[in-house]
Formats: sequence, C-alpha cells, structure tokens
Amino acid sequence: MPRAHPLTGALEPAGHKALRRADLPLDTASLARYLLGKLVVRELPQGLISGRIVETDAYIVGDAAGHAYRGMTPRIRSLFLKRGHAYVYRTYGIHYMLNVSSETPGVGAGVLIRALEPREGIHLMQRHRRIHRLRDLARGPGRLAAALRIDLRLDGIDLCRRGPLWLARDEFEPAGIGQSVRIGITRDAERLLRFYFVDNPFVSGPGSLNTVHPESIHGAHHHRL
DNA sequence: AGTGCGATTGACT
DNA sequence: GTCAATCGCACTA
Repeated sequence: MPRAHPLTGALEPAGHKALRRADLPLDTASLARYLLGKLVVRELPQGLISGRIVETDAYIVGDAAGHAYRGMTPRIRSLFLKRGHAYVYRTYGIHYMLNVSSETPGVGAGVLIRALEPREGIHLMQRHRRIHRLRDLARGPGRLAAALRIDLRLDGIDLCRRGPLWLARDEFEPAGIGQSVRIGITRDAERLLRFYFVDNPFVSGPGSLNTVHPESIHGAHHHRL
C-alpha cells in the first residue's frame, strides 16, 4: 500500500529498502558490479524519483583516471569517505556527476553512476530534462543528474540512509553483465572498468562498446583491473 | 595571480 | 561527423 510522503503527504510507493553498508563490497570494481540493478532514489518536495542502475564506471585505487590519483583536494573529499557516500562534482562547467564512494575511509576511490532505467517519478524526470522520451531521460551521467536534480548540495551525503538521495535494493531478474573500457577518459583508458547490462536500451555509450566481444573478455586477462 | 581543461551534452553541417 | 557551452578547480609561477 502507498504511504504518505513525510514532507508533502504525496503518495509514495512502499517497499524500498536502503542498501546496507555492510553489504557493499569494499573493492571498487566489485562495488561497481554490485550496484548494477540497484535503485537510485531521489526525494524531492514535489515527489519521489527512482531508477534502476544499468551502467557504472569504477575509478579504482591507483587509477590515473581517478580524481584522487594525485591525493586529496577539497573538491574530492567525499571520495575518501566511508563507502556508500555521494561524491558529486561538476564537469565542463555544466553537468553534474554522481559517484558512490568506495573502499575504506581515507582511500579515494569510487563508482560513477552512468545511466538509469527510469522507474518512478517519470513525469518529474521529464520536466527536469525538458524531454519526453523515456530512453533518454537518464542515459548518460549528466542526463541522470539533471533528471534527478542532483547538484553539489548532495555532495557527501550518506547514500545508505533514507534522505534526499539514497540507494535501495530491488528485486531484479538476473541479466547479462557486460564489461568494457570506460567512456570519456584519456589516462588508464584501456582498463575494463565499465559495467553494464547487456542489451539494455537505457545504457549509454556507442553500441560497439555494449556488445560482449570474446576478445575483450580474453583481453581482461591481460589487462590489470 | 593566471590559465588550461574536463568521468558531457545537444545543436548543427 | 564537428563543435561550442561554461566555470571552478588544480596546477604552474
């Protein structure tokens, strides 16, 4: 049965359970894979938005593509929090990116959430994005953040606790998980640290990346993760 | 104190 | 396919 939203009284579907931090893998690449199929939940005064994670990028320890590669700076402090916290930053002066911190406290690493399959609050996402097409609402990290109205105010919040932004479990049918190089980076670009649901239309990136190539899987044995 | 640039997107040729 | 938008940060000096 629906229950009332604590702020607005708007009806909100019951049943979402926050992820337990103890269940989150410590290892960044494992966390990236683990987060596939989980829900991102956004609570706004206007209502609740949720979507299923279908694509993630891992930015692991010692990763030259990771923001923490050269140590701690004020902007990236959230990356060093206990796993399961939000690291939100802005890129190109325009777009916000949502990451989940990983590893143990004091270690700067995390997982970029790259795409969602919209579930709830689709009309709100359409309003925020000013487009209608379901497939494009949260396909890509910048679009995702825009659809959920994610900005720097959410940087550092605990995603394992109900609040304005949090992560929830979801009963989902096991789907094929693909692995590929990450999108939009130059350093350490050969590492296979992008994870996605194969044949899921809400995944971003060129189609060529989203097919499981046997040679890529073979290549995984030759590339460090 | 000055500056180059980015974990992207959307518009346009 | 190309390219501008847009700005705070991190790096150099």
